[in-house]
Amino acid sequence: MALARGPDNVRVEDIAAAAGVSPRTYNNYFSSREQAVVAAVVGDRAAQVAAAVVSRPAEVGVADAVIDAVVALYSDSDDHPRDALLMIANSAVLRACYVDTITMIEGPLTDAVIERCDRIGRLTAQVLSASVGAAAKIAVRQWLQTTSAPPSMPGFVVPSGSLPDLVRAALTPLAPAFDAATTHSARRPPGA
Amino acid sequence: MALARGPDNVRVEDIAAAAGVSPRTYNNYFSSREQAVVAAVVGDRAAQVAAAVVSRPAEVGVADAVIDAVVALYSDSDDHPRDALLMIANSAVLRACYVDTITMIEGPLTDAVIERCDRIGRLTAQVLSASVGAAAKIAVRQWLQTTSAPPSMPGFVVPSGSLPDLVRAALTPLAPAFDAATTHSARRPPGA
DNA sequence: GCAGAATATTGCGTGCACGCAATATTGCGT
DNA sequence: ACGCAATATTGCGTGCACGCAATATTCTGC
Repeated sequence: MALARGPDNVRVEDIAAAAGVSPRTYNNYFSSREQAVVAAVVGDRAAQVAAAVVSRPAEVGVADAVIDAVVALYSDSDDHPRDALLMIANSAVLRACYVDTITMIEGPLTDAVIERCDRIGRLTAQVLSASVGAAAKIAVRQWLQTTSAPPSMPGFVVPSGSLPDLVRAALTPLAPAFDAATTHSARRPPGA
Repeated sequence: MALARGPDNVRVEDIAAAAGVSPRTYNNYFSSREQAVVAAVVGDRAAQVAAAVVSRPAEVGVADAVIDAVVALYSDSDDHPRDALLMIANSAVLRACYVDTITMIEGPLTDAVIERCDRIGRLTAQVLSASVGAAAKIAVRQWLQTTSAPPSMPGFVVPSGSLPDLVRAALTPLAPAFDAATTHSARRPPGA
């Protein structure tokens, strides 16, 4: 719908009507118009991540399990049609909203991390999950910005390069933190 | 001003008038009313962090330098008067906005990290800085939520416990990532 | 099947964020 | 000092987010 008419030509009234509810009710579920649009594109990230994390074989470490799961999230292109991503890439607000979507995986990710290694502290798991989210945000943001010439004609942003690769590169620096969290060395072994 | 009259009794018009500008101009500088209130309380975090990071002695590693700097941010209580924090803690929107403030330190922090160890990749520095931000957010959010009973009377949230300690605890799991980023082991030495 | 509770939906009213285009202001070169 | 360009400020108009309270709907125990 936003694809057909352009994101700015979709009024809240339209979305509500399409959903068969009042505009006010729509607002009970989406805190902004852009969020509704993005949600329609990405679906339920939380469920995907949960599934992805549990589907990793038990032998691999937490770090790799998490990294693979998140990378997989941005590899399956079925949920992310080219044109939809293009539209998102061309609107600053949609970009921001799309990036914020990543936050929603942090909760489930925390649970998954705790489940995979139950000796880990809750706070640590939260921090690591949030870090993963932050890293993913950076990767996606950077990817969306690829040649995002703001001044110009709509429809000129051309996301290119491998998003999965970029995501993996962004997540890799965090692997040592996961490793350290699972093998409880007090901290800072290099000197001693 | 928000302290005296309550956060909800401050209209944009008032803020603008107090600043001696038109309401529209106020909106060019603050994207929301809450942001203006919070900004008035916290001042310029970016500057503080930059100063804090450079003021660490050169001998200490990046990890400790960063952690100490961020912890220091939440130790100096001069900028964070008790009553102001109480007000923020009691409003969901203000809480969120206050937590989001942390994001503003990521840019300067990235620069500082790169400066301290120039062999580090830009992406890695960004990821680590964002992770620090994410961890700090968790700590602050958790601290603000201490006994934050939503249903009840205004002024009943009592933030307690040591925020600096909580921040440090949240940041500590990230130290190994910093260590690994500075000493370039390819990754995953435990096996080989 | 029914009363009553719990929950979801809706309308209304209020302030607000923000694009746009006009106007005021600052800064620079000569 | 002057004019010009870059930048900051302002008014206006439009949709919108959201609190609140009334209403419709679904969920229980009996």
